[in-house]
Amino acid sequence: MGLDQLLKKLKNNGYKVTQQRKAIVQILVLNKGKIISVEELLKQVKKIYSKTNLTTVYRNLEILEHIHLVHKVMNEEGKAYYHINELDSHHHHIICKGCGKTEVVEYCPIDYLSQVAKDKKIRLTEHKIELYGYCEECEKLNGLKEEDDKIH
Amino acid sequence: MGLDQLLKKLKNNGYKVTQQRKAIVQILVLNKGKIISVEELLKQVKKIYSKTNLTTVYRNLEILEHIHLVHKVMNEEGKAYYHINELDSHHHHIICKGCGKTEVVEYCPIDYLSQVAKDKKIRLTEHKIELYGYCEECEKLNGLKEEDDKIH
DNA sequence: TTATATGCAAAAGATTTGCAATATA
DNA sequence: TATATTGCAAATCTTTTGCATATAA
Repeated sequence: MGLDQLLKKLKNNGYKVTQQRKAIVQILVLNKGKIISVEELLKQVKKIYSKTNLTTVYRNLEILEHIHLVHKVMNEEGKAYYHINELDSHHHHIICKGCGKTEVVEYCPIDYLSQVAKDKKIRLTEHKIELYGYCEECEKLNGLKEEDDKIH
Repeated sequence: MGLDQLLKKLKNNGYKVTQQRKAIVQILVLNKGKIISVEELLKQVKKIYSKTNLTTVYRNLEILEHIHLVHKVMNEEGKAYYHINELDSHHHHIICKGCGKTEVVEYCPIDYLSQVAKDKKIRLTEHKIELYGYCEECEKLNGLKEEDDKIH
């Protein structure tokens, strides 16, 4: 989805298209395929519309998540990261721990897992599958870092 | 693993077995098969050793997680829940959203997913698979709640 | 015009930290 | 006894809320 379509989706859901919303969505699109923290998002948004406030970013991320335009990822420390939803169809992500780059994985074992749950008398309503690793570039950087460690 | 073995594992890792640690592990064992929040854990721990402090609970959960005796689950709001690790072997959990009950799922598609990642030039280092739903009992309670909703 | 959205400041909630006191081995 | 552990209070960090003001439709 392009910027226009995303803004249209906001409008269609009864939300006004404000300067701040435009800037937030724009930055999210610019960071497509990469998770981004809320402060980092604000930092970049301010380059487009400098008046934007942190509270506004939080409030809008909630809205964007609600209409499924963005996806929220919680890290182990309980800090939220966001990225724009690339596909309409169900999928999961591989997230690079070095640079935050995300890759889409279309495979999902949910049907099988639902049956496993059903056998245990549980009705599944949600599932979370998140894969973490290092992309080629970050792997190289890590290698260099390790070299450095050896020297010092 | 029984309480004694768990405390031995603490000792073997160079940690002292304090009153607080004993109480914390005891309560975690008592809540086996169920995720529990930190305050709830403290509340129950205090019944055994009333002097226990919240800070101590946090510090020890970190240790217990580090030696793989407990497993941490983050909810969407960034709040942590813990439960004792039932098995030595790799597995995942189904968590009941009603009562926090956990069920072990031994199936894991990680080998396949690692290959998918490898094809995308990513080396997987971690993965998170969490399944959420409602157990039979909570399902019944939900049903009753819905009945209530219809009446009022 | 008018309801929605924003900014600011303050609050809330979870978790962490420094440091002096305490308990374990 | 020596070192790890704890408790307390304060700090930190992220996120949320109330309310007056500003803005999109």
